[in-house]
Amino acid sequence: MVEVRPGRRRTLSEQAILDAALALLAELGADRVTIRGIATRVGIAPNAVYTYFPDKAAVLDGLVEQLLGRVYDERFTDPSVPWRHRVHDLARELRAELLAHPGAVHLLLASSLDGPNARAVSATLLTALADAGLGQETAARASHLLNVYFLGSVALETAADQVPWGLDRVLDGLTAQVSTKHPKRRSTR
Amino acid sequence: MVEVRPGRRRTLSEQAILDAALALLAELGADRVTIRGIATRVGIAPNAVYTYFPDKAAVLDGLVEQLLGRVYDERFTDPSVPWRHRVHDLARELRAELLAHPGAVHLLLASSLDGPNARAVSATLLTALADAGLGQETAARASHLLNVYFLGSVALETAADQVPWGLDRVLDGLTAQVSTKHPKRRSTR
DNA sequence: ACCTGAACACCGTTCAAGT
DNA sequence: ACCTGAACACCGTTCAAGT
Repeated sequence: MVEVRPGRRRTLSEQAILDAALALLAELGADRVTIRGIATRVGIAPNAVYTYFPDKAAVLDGLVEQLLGRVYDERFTDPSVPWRHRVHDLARELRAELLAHPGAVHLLLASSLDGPNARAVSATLLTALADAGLGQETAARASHLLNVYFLGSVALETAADQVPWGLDRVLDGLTAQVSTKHPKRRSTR
Repeated sequence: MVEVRPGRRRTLSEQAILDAALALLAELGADRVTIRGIATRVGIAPNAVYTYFPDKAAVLDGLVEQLLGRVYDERFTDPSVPWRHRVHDLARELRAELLAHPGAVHLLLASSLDGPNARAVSATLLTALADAGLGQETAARASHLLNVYFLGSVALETAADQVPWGLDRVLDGLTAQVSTKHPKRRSTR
């Protein structure tokens, strides 16, 4: 019933392609996630991949989304933990995820970061920054600034102990903004 | 006298290779700076490039140095201009240079940034940060943080008017550091 | 619709040989 | 030393054909 003639109906899925791509990224690095490598891993001919994605760029876009989907966690939005702590947690998590996949940062930096999961991460940051007392537009700018810092520091292989330091400098610069404008507005949570 | 038998003596130079690579980068983008493209442009067989550089990575390293060598300017080290102004000038110059060469940022982000010109840029930043009142170790960390911001913002295609804003936040965070430790230490120059 | 085989137009790099 | 021609082991992508 569910069985169909082989070669006729779909034997794979977009997800299977992305899983293979992510596995290649983790095991062999970014320069080895190739259409042909993916095809071999899932057991089809190279050009059959084009049944699932229009081109390699689309596969890489999906891969970026896949990666960002893995960093989401409830504790990043838990209003009972101080906003600064939340941002640090998110930074640490994202860094760990990116370091586990060699070359992944460069994929993110080259991508448009406009998928659902990318927006989810941005939304998480926006909430934290609103809790820090930043206005809507300022929070949007600040969120982008934090993305720049997160991805840039991983790409430039910033040492683990230097990441929180730099992050605190950036956050200091952002909160200095609010304290001069709106003194004593919800500052820790 | 100076003439030598063709095919015997060196007809080109490392510089000629790098000039061709830079031209390809500016005209066609990063994915088109290929060994074969360079060879065609300078008029030799592809494998003859390996006479000048051990592999493609070495060519790209040289290319990065080439690019960084172009951003140097005396005004970045002029002690009569306020340190914050100097940092902004350097950021604007570097951004313009990188935007003129599509994909160049990703080359920098992937490189080790340990060549002479990369160190020169870092030294320029270190001087400005020392003038801001930061101690030696803090200035080193801060210099790296600024590199992260510069390259990250270009890679993530940060809008021109948002770059100085983010830069000021970062600089605010860095100077907040010194003002709490050493009140009223040379703050503008 | 999904798949295959074959081909096209590329890559970086190596090797043997010429001057 | 510097160069060429030919080759190797790859790429992404397209096309015609099969089910």
